[in-house]
Formats: sequence, C-alpha cells, structure tokens
Amino acid sequence: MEHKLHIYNTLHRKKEQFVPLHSPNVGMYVCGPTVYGDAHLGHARPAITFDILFRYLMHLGYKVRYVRNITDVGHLENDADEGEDKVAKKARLEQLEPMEVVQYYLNRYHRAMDELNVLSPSIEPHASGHIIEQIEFVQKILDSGYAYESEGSVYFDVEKYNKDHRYGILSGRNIDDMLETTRELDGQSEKRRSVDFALWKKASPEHIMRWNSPWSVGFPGWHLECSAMGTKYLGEEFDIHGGGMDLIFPHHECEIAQSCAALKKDTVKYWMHNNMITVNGQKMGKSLGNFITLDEFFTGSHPMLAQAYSPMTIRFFILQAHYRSTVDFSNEALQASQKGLERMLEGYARLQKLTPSDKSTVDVSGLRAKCEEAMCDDLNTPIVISHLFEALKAINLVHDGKETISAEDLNELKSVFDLFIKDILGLKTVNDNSAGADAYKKAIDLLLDIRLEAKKNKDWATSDKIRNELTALGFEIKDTKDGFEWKL
RNA sequence: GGUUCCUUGGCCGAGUGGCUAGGCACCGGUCUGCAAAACCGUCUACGGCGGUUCGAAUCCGCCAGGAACCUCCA
Repeated sequence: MEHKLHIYNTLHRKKEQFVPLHSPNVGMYVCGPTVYGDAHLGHARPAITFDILFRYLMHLGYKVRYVRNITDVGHLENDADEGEDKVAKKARLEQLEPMEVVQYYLNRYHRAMDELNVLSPSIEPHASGHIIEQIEFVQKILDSGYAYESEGSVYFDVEKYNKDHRYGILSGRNIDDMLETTRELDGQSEKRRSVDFALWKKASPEHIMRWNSPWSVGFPGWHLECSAMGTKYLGEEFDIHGGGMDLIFPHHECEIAQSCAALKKDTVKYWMHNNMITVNGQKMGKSLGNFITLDEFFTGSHPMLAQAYSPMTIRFFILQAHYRSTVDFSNEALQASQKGLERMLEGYARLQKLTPSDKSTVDVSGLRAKCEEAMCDDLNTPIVISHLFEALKAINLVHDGKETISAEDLNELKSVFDLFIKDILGLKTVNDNSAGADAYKKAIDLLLDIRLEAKKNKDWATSDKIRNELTALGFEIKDTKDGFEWKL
C-alpha cells in the first residue's frame, strides 16, 4: 500500500511512518469514557481526533478494527487504596443500580457522539463485561512473578519489573525519583512500594460493584481493563493505542508494564495522545469543575456560553487546531469557527450548482495532493482546512462569473470536497432530503419567486412584506445578482 | 521539588533554517430600489536578551511568563 502517513509516536517522541503489523488490517484501541457523568468538551477531543484517524485509515484502504472501551468499574474515587468505585458512589447517591447509571450515561454519550458525527467504533467493550479476562490477566502477571498478593488484593511489583524492563519508558519517568518523592506517603499500606499499583482490589463491605476472584471478592485495578480487552480483541501485538495526554502517566505507563509482564512482549507499536482543551489557559476537567458538557454547548445552557453552538461548530472548532496542541475555549473562538464553517458549507452548496465552462481559469489541480499531504503529516487537519478555504475562493469567483472552470476540473473539485469535508473531516453538509423538507423548500422558493416578480414591477411594498415576514420567521434572505438565496 | 511542554499579528490558530498558512474581527471596494447578506481586496506577527548561520518564528543558552503530569481525569 503506497502512502506516507506519518504519526507522532509518544513512545519515541517523534513522527514515524505508519507501517501496520499485518497490512491491510489495522488494530486501534482508544481509551473511552468513564460513564458516571455527561460528556464534556474535553471528551469530544479524543473522540473526534481518533475518529479522524479511523476515517483516514479507512480512506487509505485499510481494514480497521477500532476498539473504544467503556469504563464502568474500577476507577477509584480518591486514593488508590481507600477510595470507592466512582460508579458505585454515584449509584448510591442517586439510589440506582450501578448498571442503571452506566446505561443512562452511556446512552447520553452515544447521543452526543452521534451529534458530533463521530463514527461508532468497531467494538465498544465494557470493563464490567470482561472481569474473567481481567482475572486471567492478573493471574498471568502473578505467574510471571511481577505481582504479589496482599490481604486479598493483588499489586504490581513496579520495582521488580523495572529491574528487568524499564518502567517509565512512555512518560520519561524515573522510578528512583518517584520512590524518593513519594516516600513520605508510605505507611500502613498493603503495598510494598508506593509506586506499586493495584491489579485487583478487595472490596470493602459497602462496595457494591464486586466479583469473585481467586484472591477476594473485589474488583479489577484501574489500568487492567485496557490491557485485557486490547489483547482480547486486537491480539498480543497491535498497531495503535490512543487517548488523552493526561493518561500517559500513570494509566498508559502501567498498561505497558502490565502487558509486558503478562505477555513478555511489547503490545503497542504506536502510542498517540491528544492534547487538552483549556479554559482560561487551564485544563478543562471533571475534577477542576470548569467543564461545560456537550449538551450545554448544543443548547447554550451554561453561564459561560454567550449562545448555543451546533455540534458541527464544535467539531470544526476542534479540527481547526492540531490534535497535539492545546485548544483554548472561548466564545470568540467558537463564534469565529461557526462563521468560518458556515462560509465553508455555503461554498460547498454553491459548488454543487456551479456551471462548467470550456476551460478553467482557476487552478484546482494540486488541491487533492496538498490535502492528502497534510493528513499524512500527523493528521494536520488545520492545514487541510486552510487548503479548502483557498479552494473556496476559486469556487466563489467562478460563482460570481469572474473566473471559469472546466467540467473536468469541476468534477475533481467536487470529488475532493466530498472526500475531505464529508468523508475525512466528517462535517455534515446540510441535508434534509425527506419529501416533506423538499416540498417546504419549494414553497419558500415560490414565495421568493413572487417577490422577485414584485421587485421587477417595482412593487416594493409586496417585495418588502415577503422579505420582512420571512425574516421574522427566522429565515435569512440574500439577494444576489440575478435571483436569491435563503437559509434558516 | 521532579518530569515534560508551551509563549505567533486585535482574537483563534498552522508553521521546525530562506519561499508572507488559514479563519474571525477591522478597514476599503463590488453588488443592490433600500437593507441585509454575499463576494473580492487589504492588514507581513512570531515573549525578552544573547549566540550559531550568508540567512532564524524555526537551532543553542540565559531570563520572564504560563501549562500538563507526578492522585481520579479525555
């Protein structure tokens, strides 16, 4: 397969050419949401980033299996040792079954992702549905000697692992420094070392989400699900593992150690991490309480929002920055994206109606290659968008009759716009193809035709009445050189 | 404190040694019965101070400011 897709591998801190282990198949695992609350803008970033990667890999001709997990057990509330399961806690607060809470937020998550036009992953495994696999995984690590049991819980022996392998390979951490800086916190812990992490936790009596295991009635450690489920669905070695940058340590670092300890090999070839969305320069996050949920964006129902922002505006906003840069949220930035997107989509609609000429006075030949090149350079969507805006200029000039385009070039332009705007960037271009919608559009066109007649007869009263009444109903009427355009 | 990273024009945001990304706003123009919208054009920035180089936003050093991770987090 001929292409030069390069992606940034966190493991080596540089861009590398993407070469699948088993072309044309590609295995990709991305850390999904913990379903104990509504998804906020921060959750949209990895979903969209890896949606783009998913789409682009498919465009390149790969057969992609995209696994995105649902974390519904195992994340502890406070400290590693004394906390309680987040989902269980929320359940007790709301007097619901834990799985009821999971289902509720999962449904809402799916709805938000649909709105953002994020494709469904190939497999969306639940941690709670893979307890057996996780127990087996713990056993493998115990068998290999890199874990120990302590009072019904099982911990990963980081120090021992570090002697044979290197713990900290992904995050650049040094275990000796970590032992020094955290020594004070050691105390009555069941762990040998503060850097050790839980593979299995014995449940305290009030802990409702619990399963039988060889060691105790309890629940799996927080990092285990990804190792177990990634291996199950993608194999012991697979191509890409993604997630937010904040997961590099400890989550992904621990995953690497676990998998390597259990399987005696490196599991993931390319580690990819999206950067954070910030508010006033600070990370938007659940624990900081400075988050705005996606539904709040869609409805505008949050004090920090000056208006509602459509899902496509959110998507476009995120795509206008490179995924490894932080993006600062602000109403100004979002409004700028909204306007830019509207202009782009109007240009797209205009492109469909352009009439070709004998020859072109505009040059569209390099567009496809330039967009491909930008995508191949670590998914540089902002550059793709800038190329599309450049092409938009040509579309508008042809539309205004200032330039001409040949039928061949027009087809190429349409093809490139369809490919990049719809298939790769995943932007929805106004649709509504239902019969009812069609009739309604024709009715508006009819009204505006009548207005056009009135204008020709200099019947300003009728002309203005139609325009004013439609405007009052929420329509935007634009007079053009030889007719009109409108939208809601 | 340790590790990693960032600082670009009014705002957002690309860019890794030479070839002024792009968007939004502003301003100018075109179109128009009026208006709105649309369209076209303009706006040459790179935290500070040194250094390397024929040449630096881009490489190196120092300083200033900010962020992420080190505890759950996308």
